[in-house]
Amino acid sequence: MFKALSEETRVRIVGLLTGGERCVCDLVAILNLPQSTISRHLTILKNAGWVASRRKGVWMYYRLAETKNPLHQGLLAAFRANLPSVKALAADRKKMAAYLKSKPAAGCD
Amino acid sequence: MFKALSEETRVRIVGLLTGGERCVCDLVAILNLPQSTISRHLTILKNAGWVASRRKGVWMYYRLAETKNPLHQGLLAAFRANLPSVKALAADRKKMAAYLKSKPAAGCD
DNA sequence: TTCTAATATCCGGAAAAGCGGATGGATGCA
DNA sequence: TGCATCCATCCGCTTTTCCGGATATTAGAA
Repeated sequence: MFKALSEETRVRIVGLLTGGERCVCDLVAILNLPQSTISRHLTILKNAGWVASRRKGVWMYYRLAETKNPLHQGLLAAFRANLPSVKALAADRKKMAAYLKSKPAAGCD
Repeated sequence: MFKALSEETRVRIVGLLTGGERCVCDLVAILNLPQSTISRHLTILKNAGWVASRRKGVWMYYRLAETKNPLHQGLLAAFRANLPSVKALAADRKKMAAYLKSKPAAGCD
């Protein structure tokens, strides 16, 4: 559960997902890392219960997962409340905002 | 910050410290691991800001650290609220309770 | 069915983290 | 000052994790 958050890229992903559901291609574009790397991190987050996924056509959308584990709920609440103002993640949020505006031209709907 | 919690022993230490301040020898007794291992983990937790220490004579007492980082505060609150009921940590708590009773005979005050 | 695009998994090598005995430093007491 | 105890750090070794190109899988469109 904590091990899944022990890697910077995975925390960045969780940070981005506090902004809502995103597909893998979005994350690849923002994080600027190989697709295989992003996908591997998403699998780890999913196995740990931090995120859930939904298929829509060819695209997989990932979001923060709902859970019944009280500790997990508490931590998620802390994330939703505080991650959006963490400085270290500001660049990602900014990039995502710009990306979302130009998205219709970019690809996945 | 999260990396420091990515190791089971360190989570167990945080779990034990939700019960209050403990000295290194207490933790060595409960966790049944070499002193150097415990000390190394404590250093990591301290550098990450999760715990603080206080010297009393020859003994070093460790406790959960107070912090002004909002995210950190939120996570810590979730720990204090929920770790005490996490099953995986029950054995440690039980052992600590028994240990504390017999402590006057055991050593550090 | 065939092709294309999005995503997941595989795999060999590199990097990081963990381990614990040995050692060193600090403190209190005689 | 000498000694004993508690704790922190060092160091060689083992284990785990990460990386990313290559490959496999899946869904939709032609």
